[in-house]
Amino acid sequence: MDTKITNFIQSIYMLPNDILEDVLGHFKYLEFPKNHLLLQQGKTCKHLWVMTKGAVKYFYTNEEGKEMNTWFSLDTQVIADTTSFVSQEPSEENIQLLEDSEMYSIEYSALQSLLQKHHSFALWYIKLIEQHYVAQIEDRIADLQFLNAKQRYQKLLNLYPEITNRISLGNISSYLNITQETLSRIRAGKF
Amino acid sequence: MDTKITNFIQSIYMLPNDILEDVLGHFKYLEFPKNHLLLQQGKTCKHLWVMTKGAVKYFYTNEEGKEMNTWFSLDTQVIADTTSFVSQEPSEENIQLLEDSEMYSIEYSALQSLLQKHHSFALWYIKLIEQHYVAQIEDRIADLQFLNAKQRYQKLLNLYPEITNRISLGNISSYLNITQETLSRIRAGKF
DNA sequence: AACCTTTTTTGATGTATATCAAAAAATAAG
DNA sequence: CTTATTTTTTGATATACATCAAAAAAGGTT
Repeated sequence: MDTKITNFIQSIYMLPNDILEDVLGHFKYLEFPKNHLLLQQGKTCKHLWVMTKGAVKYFYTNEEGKEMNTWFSLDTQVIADTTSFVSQEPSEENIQLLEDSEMYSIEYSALQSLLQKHHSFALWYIKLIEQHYVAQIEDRIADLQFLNAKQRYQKLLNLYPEITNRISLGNISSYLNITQETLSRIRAGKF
Repeated sequence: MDTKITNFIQSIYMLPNDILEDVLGHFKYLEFPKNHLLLQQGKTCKHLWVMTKGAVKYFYTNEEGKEMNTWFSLDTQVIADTTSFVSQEPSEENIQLLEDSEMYSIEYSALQSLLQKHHSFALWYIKLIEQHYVAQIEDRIADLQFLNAKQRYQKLLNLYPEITNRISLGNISSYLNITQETLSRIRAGKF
């Protein structure tokens, strides 16, 4: 079976071979084109995706119809609206591809039965949540609370040095919680 | 054994009786006075606490020596610096009691061996993380990103109507990411 | 290459919230 | 009850960033 997803799984927490086989059997390989909407605001997030190549943004549309980005993921990352996925209630945000992307998806119900079936898979999932949600998300809170616009931009550049070649300023500024004009001025060294 | 911690554990995810007994045996009951420092910046968070009564703040001290609150927990809540606890690396923040509090603590190493030992406890821990970290934390990001100072204050009041009787304005304003003066003006209806 | 569309930059002005200073009110201590 | 200490409020001014409008630059398409 495909090595990319196998490597990803085993990098989180090593599973015995027979259990790995069972888990892999529930992941489906998919390719999606740029702009494809993985999840729509108001729909329940029924899948967890492992992206092995590509880029996505998370955003929601506010009262005035303006798109506000809440998150980016580039290259190998877990993709899901965590709140909707764990509660199986409607999502408040959209997830959309910014590039042609490769994904492996697993359904919520399949994940649940694997968790019940295999103790080691439950331990795997604990590691996944710890690494992919908790750490990243707490960092984002600290950024929003303590860094100014310029510092947030520099930190993003540090994390994804090539981001400006892959994602438009409008999308980046929305994630940084500033206007496109302000980001342009930051880049021009005016602050 | 004590019913408060038992009720808390069983409210997350029901455990079989023999496993519940084993788990309870690893929780230690503790009472701490107001101002006690549960965790200090730079030290590794080696415990997870279940607070059954009391109030705590999470904060870090910035370059200028100013305390910046990142989180409050009142009454029944899980307390830990998640990032430090899951990685077992030094914490970047402090956790301090704002009232005399009752806690049940479990050590990191005891938790890890219970996770390895009992499949159902691993399922319990997954629910704990999902409910107590992910949902709350994602909500906080949305607040910081999309609400103004007044809206953040009103939302906090909504969540903890009695908070102004228990926690000082200075502590609340720091959590809301505004100055004490601004919070005072918001309360006076000046915005 | 010339045209159209999208993205990025620049300029002028406005607003939410910070900062600094000090007064008033509440709480604690003698 | 009185004094000392901490917390909260008020006022004047400053600043980071938003908004609105328009020009410039970059990409795509025929």
